[in-house]
Amino acid sequence: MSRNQQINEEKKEERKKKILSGALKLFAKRGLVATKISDIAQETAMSQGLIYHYYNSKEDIYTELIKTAFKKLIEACYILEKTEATPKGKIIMAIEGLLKGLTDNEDTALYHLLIAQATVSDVTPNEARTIIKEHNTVPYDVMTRIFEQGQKDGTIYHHNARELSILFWTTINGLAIYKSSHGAKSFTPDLSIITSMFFKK
Amino acid sequence: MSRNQQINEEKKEERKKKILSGALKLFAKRGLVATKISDIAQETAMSQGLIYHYYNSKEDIYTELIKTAFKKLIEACYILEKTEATPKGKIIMAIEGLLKGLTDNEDTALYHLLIAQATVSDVTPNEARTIIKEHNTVPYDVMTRIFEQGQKDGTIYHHNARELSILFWTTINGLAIYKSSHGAKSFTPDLSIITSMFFKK
DNA sequence: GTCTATATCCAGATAGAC
DNA sequence: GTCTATCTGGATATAGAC
Repeated sequence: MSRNQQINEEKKEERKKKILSGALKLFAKRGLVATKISDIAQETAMSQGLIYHYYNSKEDIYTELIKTAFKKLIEACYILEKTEATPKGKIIMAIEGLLKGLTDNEDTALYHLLIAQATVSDVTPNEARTIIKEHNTVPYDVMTRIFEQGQKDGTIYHHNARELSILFWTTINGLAIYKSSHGAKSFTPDLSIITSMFFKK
Repeated sequence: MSRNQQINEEKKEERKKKILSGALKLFAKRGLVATKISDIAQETAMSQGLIYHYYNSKEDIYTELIKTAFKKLIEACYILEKTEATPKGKIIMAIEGLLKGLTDNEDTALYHLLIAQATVSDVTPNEARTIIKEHNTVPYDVMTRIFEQGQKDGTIYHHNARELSILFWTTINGLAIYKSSHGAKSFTPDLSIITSMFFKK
């Protein structure tokens, strides 16, 4: 690829990112169907036709966002699992990291909301649905393993580890959704309240 | 009103209930815009035109459901508050009742999901938005008061009571959303795990 | 009350000029 | 690459027969 081609490629990627970023806000808050291409065009200060220069359809943009959402989430999960720390330490890091993301970065809550919506909705495009099916269990699996290890070393309550994991993620999810409507800075719960669900005293 | 008129009124109410019940499932799972009147017609085995005999618009049906959702929720809150029980007892009853509703009654999770969606979305019709604004704080207020009382009698941790209340509801909400996609019977967390966020040991 | 047929509108996607 | 104009399909809501 020539030098110019490469610059153009980068410009193109920039534009695509801009579209995705505008679309994320809209999709998360309105859902796939209620978000119009004209909304995305307006949000990104492009013409309607130009959007189609970068993406073939509205559903493509949506699916791309779902891909990114899981990529970020799963990457964070694996990093967490590989960290040098006790299970209890990992759980604290997970909650801290997630709460920090939800308060400091507007997009974090939107990504959570997007995944929640896409998982629940039955108008989710097939390609996105497939991605969800393939990746959705990873965060649950990772947290289940960490809880199991914490039960072995005696720091975590002996409930079913899978259920603890589900409760962990549903709690985070509930918070993310609350923050999506009340604002990222609206409120951040005390770390110790959430951990008290899992840690022995 | 004559006897016949009264019977007709009842029949009419029956039909309206049937529409609402079908629409609840669809709205909760697809959102307002993605749900077509033809979907509701199919779900309730009526013709498309007939729906308009009972409701003036799709948004009217939606708004009616939001009204019902809050009516049920707020009524339960007030009953809880008036019950003869200690604050701790009330919190246990609340969680038990909510979990039971979420597992035994399909509609419960759907109502929670509907409220969550309508609160977050910015395509929610104005009338529905007004209802939310007027009623949304009630459940938070009621639980805040109960937590405060529990702090006075020494059974509840001394975190900010409002924040405990928000955490309480976001946790329930997260669970409701999980159940909406994984099925009402998919999993029910142990009562004691959730209460451990709030109760001193 | 219930249905079918249809007017009307609007959104997704495309075509083609620049 | 970017825009404007337009085609096309589909959804809301209405009209009118039964």
